[in-house]
Amino acid sequence: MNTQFKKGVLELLVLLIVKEKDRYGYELVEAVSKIVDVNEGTIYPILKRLSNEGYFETYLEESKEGPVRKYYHITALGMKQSENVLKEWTAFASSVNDFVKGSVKK
Amino acid sequence: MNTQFKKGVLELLVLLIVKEKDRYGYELVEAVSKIVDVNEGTIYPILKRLSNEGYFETYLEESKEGPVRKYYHITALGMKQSENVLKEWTAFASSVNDFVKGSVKK
DNA sequence: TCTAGTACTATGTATTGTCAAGTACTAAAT
DNA sequence: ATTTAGTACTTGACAATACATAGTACTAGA
Repeated sequence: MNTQFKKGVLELLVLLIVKEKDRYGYELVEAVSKIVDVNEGTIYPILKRLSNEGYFETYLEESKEGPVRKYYHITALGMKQSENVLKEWTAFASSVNDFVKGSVKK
Repeated sequence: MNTQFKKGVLELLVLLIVKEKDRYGYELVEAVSKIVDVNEGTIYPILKRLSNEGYFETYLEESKEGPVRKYYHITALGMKQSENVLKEWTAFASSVNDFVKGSVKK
């Protein structure tokens, strides 16, 4: 898969998935992987960045199946950000797709 | 506009526009700008890269309105590449959009 | 001759995804 | 008792690509 296409979009996907309900990192890797192929080492840095930027809050919880899980919870700022990025993506994708469709017909 | 979304997509747009007919750089900047906001200093490096990779051939032509123009012509390899990248983009965008639509409804 | 528009090039920077390796916990298999 | 597989997170070096800025140079009109 084209690596470049993912840039920025992974952030959007992570925001939307955490918005749904609180998630821990590993769970997110699996959830995002269902949509686009993605690497473990890609998701964790995004989570750290989005937390640093105030879009997520975190808390720890034990697990019976392995080590402690770090859960991510979206903040009000994160909700706003997810709406903005979603709008930008929708506008961008539809603009590109409109052109692409016209281009294919010719 | 979100810079990251453009990564990889600009290459696709440039390929499709040159596929239509031969173009020179400045013309491409304007054509791509109609689809997504883009910088001059972004398009020229893409043209150089795609030429180096054998997707474009170039030739020079004089102009009455300014300095010499460098025209880009798509090669057979470039045609193939444009088809591949287009397929990848279509698959990627529809996968993301399917998820996004489901996410918005909730 | 000065300015605006056209046309291309070069360079340094920032962002973000990938890869690889490492730590560490639990549970089941040997 | 030890090894292996699955879960869970972190870190650091690396690659790709878009942006900003600046510079060169040509033409035409004020």
